[in-house]
Amino acid sequence: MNSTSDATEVHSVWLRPRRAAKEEPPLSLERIVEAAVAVLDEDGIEKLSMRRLAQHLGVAAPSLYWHVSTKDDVVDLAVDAIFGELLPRNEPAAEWRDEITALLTAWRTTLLRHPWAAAVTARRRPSLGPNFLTQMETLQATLVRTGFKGDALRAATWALYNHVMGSASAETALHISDQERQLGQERLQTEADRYPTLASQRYLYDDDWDGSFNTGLRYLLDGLEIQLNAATPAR
Amino acid sequence: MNSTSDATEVHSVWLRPRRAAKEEPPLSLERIVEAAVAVLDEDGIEKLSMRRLAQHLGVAAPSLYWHVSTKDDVVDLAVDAIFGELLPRNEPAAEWRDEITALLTAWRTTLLRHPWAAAVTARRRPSLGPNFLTQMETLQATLVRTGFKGDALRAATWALYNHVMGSASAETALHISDQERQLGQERLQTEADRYPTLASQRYLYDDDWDGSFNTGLRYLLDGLEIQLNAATPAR
DNA sequence: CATTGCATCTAACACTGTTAGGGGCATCGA
DNA sequence: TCGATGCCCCTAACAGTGTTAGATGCAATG
Repeated sequence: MNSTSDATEVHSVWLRPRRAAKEEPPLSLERIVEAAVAVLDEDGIEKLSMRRLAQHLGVAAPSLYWHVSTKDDVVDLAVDAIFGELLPRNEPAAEWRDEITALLTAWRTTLLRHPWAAAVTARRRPSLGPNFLTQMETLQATLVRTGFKGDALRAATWALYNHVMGSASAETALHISDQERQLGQERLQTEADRYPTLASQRYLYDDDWDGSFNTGLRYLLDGLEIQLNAATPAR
Repeated sequence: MNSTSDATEVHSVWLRPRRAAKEEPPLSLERIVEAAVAVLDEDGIEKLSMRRLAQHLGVAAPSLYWHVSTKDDVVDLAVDAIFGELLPRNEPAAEWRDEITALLTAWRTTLLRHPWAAAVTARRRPSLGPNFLTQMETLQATLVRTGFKGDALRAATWALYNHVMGSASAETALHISDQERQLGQERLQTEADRYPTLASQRYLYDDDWDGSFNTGLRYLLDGLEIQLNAATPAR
């Protein structure tokens, strides 16, 4: 019989820590979310479990449920937390295009710093957390100030949203080992008769994600500008 | 002691079916994928488990692992299967814009018919299944024929890809109960001071998804056309 | 000093993906 | 005709998941 067979089997009273060896601060929603972001950054979404998260906090798993009612809550809060890194920017640039570009670029930077975020956001409903809403408010306010309204405004908002989210999602999803991307490209080559274009262009396994994002955004903004000029012919 | 306490506890030899009562066809990769699509269509992604899938096929769960090496395989195959519904379309329309629009619209229709697909695809790396690649090949071939190449081609491909995928993903993710969308809109109203634009416009909880998709696509195509004219000034 | 109630604990449930290994059964070689 | 091979499905089990029930310590309050 082993006296210390497992950390979870210490039944002797004096060996059990009173709270913890180093008197950790008590649990709180903020600490949980902070730890969740840390775990997600380190190990990704599919390694996040309530037990691992609790262990990270020096606490038993069910204790989390006092502060949080479900695991989805934790993820939702984590997503919103990373959007909190983006300060609300009130600097109206001279050009609305520059303004939107700056906004979405910052947005994208945050998504890439936390590679799990884009995939998670794409999966569930767009978050309704305050930080995310603030970001969305800024985007749409800029569009309104530029002259968009009604259906055109909604279409523009969603198009821009999808561009940032989609590109970050695709980029992080394709961030795979060089070996695997090598394999994929080779497979395309061997079946070049079925996929002649894909094989000749290297459509997948691109490197220049920033470039694709920026020129894609330029396309979109060009299209928006046309819409803008058409809506207000007298300028 | 109950003689038939559970279907899995029938130990009596004569009660065990020789193969099955109605002589079901043997398991096969095709049948598994077909059943997976059915389960996904009915109950969504988070209700898909290997045991449920097996039950749907009148088979024990581990039997699936003879034909498939992991659950992810099943999902990947299911995703590719639904892209197989899209026939490769060889009808080159007069206008490249119409061609791309038709292609992406069909694409989008399929994604909406299987609401789980967009979310799943956004999460994992873009599928490498043959049906998906065929679709991508058609898209990019059209772009090449139109005159795109190099960086512009890649950017255009990804922008269009993100637009379809993103809009389908957002739409299916927001397809929630009227009550819940009511609640969300009300919350925006009560915090109208923080989100004045979002509250006045009803940016979220829109209904006209088709409209947003189409005008968004028009923006994008307008932008692409500008790029096209810039690249080939002598026309 | 007793009581209340917050915050955490241990145990446990139902479920997941997956593996180990057994066995029926058709096919093939001798 | 018999034995062996190998395919295909089975039962049993493992390690892990999210989550709930209920006990317990501990601080503040009457």
